[in-house]
Amino acid sequence: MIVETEAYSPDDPASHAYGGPTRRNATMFGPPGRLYVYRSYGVHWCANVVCADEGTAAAVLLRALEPTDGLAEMRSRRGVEDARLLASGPGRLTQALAISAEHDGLDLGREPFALVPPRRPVAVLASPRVGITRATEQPWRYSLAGSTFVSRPRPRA
DNA sequence: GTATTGATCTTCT
DNA sequence: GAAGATCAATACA
Repeated sequence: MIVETEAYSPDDPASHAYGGPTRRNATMFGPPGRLYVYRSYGVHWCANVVCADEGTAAAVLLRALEPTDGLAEMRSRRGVEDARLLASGPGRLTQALAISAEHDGLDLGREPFALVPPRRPVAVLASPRVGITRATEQPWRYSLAGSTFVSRPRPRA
């Protein structure tokens, strides 16, 4: 279950797509509903959902998951026991799901992926984005209210 | 508990 | 040559 995301818009100085297409961000300029995967700090993979229509680069970075299934697999990939550490952070999330460059550009509506909306409305908190230096005033980080699986600032209770 | 730093890919200057 | 949508290990309080 996705519990934390961040939005990146086409005219967003903090977005990879700001300043036009490059080899890395090409997927962001493609059709929506696909997965955009990039290398972060030379070490980690980060996964985004492409949102805008083709030619308009907007995406949502997946920052944290609450593991609900496949816990054993995630633990073995991550090498940690604590469920909160399995996918609370962009790099951890991709490692837990075994997402890497080979998944870049894949359709999230097809196997092995599936995106399922929540059954009922959920409470979401908006806050400043994490780990960026530009356009930090945009409160485009969205987290599930009360979730203990969110990365960084821990929600109280 | 907080602070600092290494890893080393991709892009931009 | 420097910085970045990061994490984990280490050092310190």
